[in-house]
Amino acid sequence: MDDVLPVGFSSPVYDSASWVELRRRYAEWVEAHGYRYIETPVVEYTELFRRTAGETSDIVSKEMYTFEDAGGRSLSLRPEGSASVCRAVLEHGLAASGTGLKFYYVAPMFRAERPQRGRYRQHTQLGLEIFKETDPTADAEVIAVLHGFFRRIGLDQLTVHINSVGSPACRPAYRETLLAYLRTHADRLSEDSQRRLETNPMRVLDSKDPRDADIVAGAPVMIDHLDDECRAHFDGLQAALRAVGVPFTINPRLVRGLDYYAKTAFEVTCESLDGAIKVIGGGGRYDGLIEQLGGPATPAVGFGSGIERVLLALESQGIRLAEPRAPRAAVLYLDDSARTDAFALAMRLRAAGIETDYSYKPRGFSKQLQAAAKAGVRFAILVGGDEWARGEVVLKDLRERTQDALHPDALIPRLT
RNA sequence: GCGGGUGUAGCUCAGUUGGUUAGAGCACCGGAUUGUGGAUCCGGGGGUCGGGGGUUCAAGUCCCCUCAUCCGCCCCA
Repeated sequence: MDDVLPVGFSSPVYDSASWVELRRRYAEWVEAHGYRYIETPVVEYTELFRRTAGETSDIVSKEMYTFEDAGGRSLSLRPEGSASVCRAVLEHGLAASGTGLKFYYVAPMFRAERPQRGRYRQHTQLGLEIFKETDPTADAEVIAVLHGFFRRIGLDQLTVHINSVGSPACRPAYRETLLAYLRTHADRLSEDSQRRLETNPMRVLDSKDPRDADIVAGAPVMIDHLDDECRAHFDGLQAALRAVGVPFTINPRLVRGLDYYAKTAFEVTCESLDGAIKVIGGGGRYDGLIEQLGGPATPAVGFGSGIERVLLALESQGIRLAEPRAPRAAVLYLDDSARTDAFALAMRLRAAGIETDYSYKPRGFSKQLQAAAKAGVRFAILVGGDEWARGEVVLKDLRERTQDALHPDALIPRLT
């Protein structure tokens, strides 16, 4: 049977040790910044994503795994994280419980699209969200935490792109200005961009089609049409990023795929990766999202970052977060009559926190020793024979090539 | 969702104009070695040839469909 939702299990992404280490380092990093873990369901009512991401967004219109439950209600596997977190925060009354609500998650996301390198039907996002804070230092914090995490795990060649996509107060007027401009050049736009003209005109600015390049270059951009509030917020964001030493570039044509963004939008790209998968993290502010769900007006800002792409980025720069673990010890039996005793001793050592190998099936002693050496085990403990009859085991240091006999109770201090 | 490349052992791959029982290297297991090292030598287990259908006396090989994977789009992390 094949995987229903391939998750990129080919190396280097499926490197168990690095995977675990990345998650551990992320949790440690964001906990130090005051974020708390939140777990939300993998499946939600389809309505949630329709109302938040937007009916016309690609994610909702063609990329969701949607099905009916036994009661005929439409469910979807979550395609992104923010909507679920907002729903949970709203449902459990957290939005009313104070300020400074900061959550993080590490969770699988699902999108029914054509898999490629760095793009999978199931991928895992590291994410976080701050609720109820409107100050641009909150936006700057989110960006700085993401950028800082990437730097901390050793990534280089990072670019932070920021933009403001305006607010419901100033975006509609800009949208009309942009639309008017684009329509005068509509006949020269690429087919894709002519389609975007109808669905999401701001997306034309993001076009990679060379035919659109000169038209896009002359197009009006949102940051020249911000109202006073959005302008002040964008200026405040830049000042805050400078204050914490996060380098950034303003990209007036940066547009995000979901409808719910307001003011800040950002992406972090890694220049050692190619094409679309350079984007290893992105996010922004979505002040209207909780209100769209029927809750109180609740400002929010956050990001999502795909673990698989981060691991590809690390790999492209020759960075390994962790080497595969080798067991510390192996308990070997000299003959089969000592096998059960060896098993019992291995379990004692494991209970004491020492990773210990043991061969479940009968094998010759020499084979056991070979296997231990090959696995990179440091200490072999020999059970059986004359020493065992005297109540002792042989402790063998495979690296130093030394050995001595001792009582089993004296093992643990020698192994730690 | 669109266009193209590739699917043979756990991994990397070979397999002739269609022809008998599908191979190699690495890995794994066993023996040489009834109590001491990753080597060496010898031996062994492993395959719905991605899946389904078709053409044929005969299909890993040809045709169709499908699934997966890789690359490029749309779009995204």
